Amino acid sequence: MKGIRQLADHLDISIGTVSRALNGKADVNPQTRQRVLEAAEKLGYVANQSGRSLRKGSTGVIGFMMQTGPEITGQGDTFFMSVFDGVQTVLARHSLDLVALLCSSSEDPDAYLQRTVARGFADAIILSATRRNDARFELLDRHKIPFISLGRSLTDVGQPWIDLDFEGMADAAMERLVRAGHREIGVIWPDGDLNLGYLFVERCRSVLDAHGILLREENIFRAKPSEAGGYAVAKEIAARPTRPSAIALVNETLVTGLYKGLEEAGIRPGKDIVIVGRHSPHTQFLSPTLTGFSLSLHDLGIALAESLLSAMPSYSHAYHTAHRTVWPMDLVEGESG
Amino acid sequence: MKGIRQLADHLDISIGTVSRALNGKADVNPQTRQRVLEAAEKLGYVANQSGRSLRKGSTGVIGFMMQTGPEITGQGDTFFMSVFDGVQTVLARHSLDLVALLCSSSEDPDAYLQRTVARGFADAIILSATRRNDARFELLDRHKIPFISLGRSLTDVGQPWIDLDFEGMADAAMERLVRAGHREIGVIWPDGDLNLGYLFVERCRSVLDAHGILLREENIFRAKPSEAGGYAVAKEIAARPTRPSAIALVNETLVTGLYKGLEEAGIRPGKDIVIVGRHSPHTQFLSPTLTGFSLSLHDLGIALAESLLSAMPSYSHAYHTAHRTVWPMDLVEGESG
DNA sequence: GCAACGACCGTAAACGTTTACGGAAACTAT
DNA sequence: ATAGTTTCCGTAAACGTTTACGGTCGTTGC
Repeated sequence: MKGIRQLADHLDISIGTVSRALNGKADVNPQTRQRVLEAAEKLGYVANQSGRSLRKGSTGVIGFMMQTGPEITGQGDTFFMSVFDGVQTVLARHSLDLVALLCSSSEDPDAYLQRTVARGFADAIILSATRRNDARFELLDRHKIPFISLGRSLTDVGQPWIDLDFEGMADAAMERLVRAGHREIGVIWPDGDLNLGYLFVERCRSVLDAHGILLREENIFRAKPSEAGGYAVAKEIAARPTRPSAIALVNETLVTGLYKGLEEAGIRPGKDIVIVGRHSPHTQFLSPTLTGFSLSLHDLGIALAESLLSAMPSYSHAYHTAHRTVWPMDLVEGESG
Repeated sequence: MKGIRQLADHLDISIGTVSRALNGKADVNPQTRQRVLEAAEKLGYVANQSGRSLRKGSTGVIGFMMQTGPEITGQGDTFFMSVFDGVQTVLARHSLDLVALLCSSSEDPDAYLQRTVARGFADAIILSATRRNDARFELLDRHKIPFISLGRSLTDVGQPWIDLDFEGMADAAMERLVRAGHREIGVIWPDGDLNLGYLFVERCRSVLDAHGILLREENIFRAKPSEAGGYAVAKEIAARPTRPSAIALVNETLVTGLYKGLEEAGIRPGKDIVIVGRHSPHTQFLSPTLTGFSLSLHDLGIALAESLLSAMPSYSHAYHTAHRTVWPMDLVEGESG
């Protein structure tokens, strides 16, 4: 089946009527519509994407931008896959499709985004891995492309965002550690310019301040947001003459390497050093079990999609969700702290 | 910048010339071309995707189909992200873009693929998570869409594929275990209809057969390809009156849960039970370290892309790669076996 | 019996590109 | 100077849709 032309010829009606029938327009005989629908189904006709979006000016595609490469943005495992699934449950209601826009590690993210939005590839965009200052926000704003970011940034063009509650996480983690008697506390700051690192570390610092505790510079460990990064931190800690009695971190991927490195140095997590982190499918099967924060990624995806739709003129009527949401997380106690 | 029309008006040339200049056609004055290129750059003009692909009949987009949801096909996110990155290094040479086609867990994969190819979304497709019998192969063949699959299937329409050497993995693992004196050997068969499970388990069986060892039915453990799946297997093993002395598995995500479940039961991996698996960024930081097979995902991605291109008429001249490749893996020794 | 109306459908323009074609200069060879 | 050739560029058709517009026919109301 090539196009609507063939389908129309086959049915001996005009392409206009066929199109109206398929798109659920009013001005078409129910019986005719039925015939068209059946024939389309039987012949496997689906409207050509290019023709359709050229005429309509919209594509029906939502893009989720992410960077590829061995070191992703500090999320591990099935983080994105779960979020996607949540997003899709909402988009499906409007026959919108989700695709992942994959920016290669060798390409500049800003340039990549520029290119894809100028091409008119997607009607709206979901951004992740937001940086401290993120030019992508301004770019999308300039192009008037609806978008939402999973993550805040200092750059603010008034777009909606949803971000994990890293500050609440810092609050809860620090309070907990202080209450348990810790005074020498370390935090891991994920490398790169991701905004969440600033949010987390700054808040940790101020909470500790309020307790009259100093977050010492040498207790702020910079690390690649990966297993290897966690391992490197562990080695660094082990090499110290004196070390923090507790450590807090925000990237779930770090934990595995951190555990390993500490154990190799004879420092037992949960016993010789307390660890508070983020949960993932992986972390709940580590030994000792992790004390960390968890959330429903599926629900997060749903919220992302709903907020995005409410920023899109054609769909906003159906949604009036919060413009910006700080997504709460639950502290799940484990053996590590 | 709206379209080529505006750009042409701005330069006071015809749109035909502008298009030719942008697309590197021969019939255009170098000086004119220069002007066009500069103006396009300055005004941020990029050809509209829909118009372009409507006219050309091709989109310049390669789709990588994958299923979303918390339980993906036994690979973690980082698996695909690394492969993507390899694919992109090749595609970039031809200004082809890679996008991930995300099939929701609530949608039938065959129907999803049918829909997206009929729309003409991508010029070619990379398939993953190949099933024992996979209708998607026939569908793409029927539509004459070039594609390659990461994984074999009983369904064969002559398309290229690349698959990890699960049989070689079975050979090496079984030989190693037998040589170490194991006679009661268990294997984990990932749930679902993925073809790799059949390949691996059948080969394990026949290798053991050749040594006069029986792969007992109760030693074939079915498990969801996830951490939780591994944990469940561990519990099952622990509940046995007699248990295998070694266990081999193919999904890297299983290991974490397996370790945890065994340890909870007082069965020490590498000491009380030998484990051979697959490496991932995670597994090298487990304790005890895993004995398992590893490969370069980036290179795998490169090979995938090259084989795919050689199946695409417009690019095949530049590539003559092997039609089908069984991708070798290296056994990296660890403490678990 | 006539006007008015509604239900349904066909026609054609438009979306933004690319490219085959032809034509106008400028140049070369005789 | 003329014919032939090359270089460059403009024109217009085509890709597959959607949709505004108008037309035909049958029905209704008087």
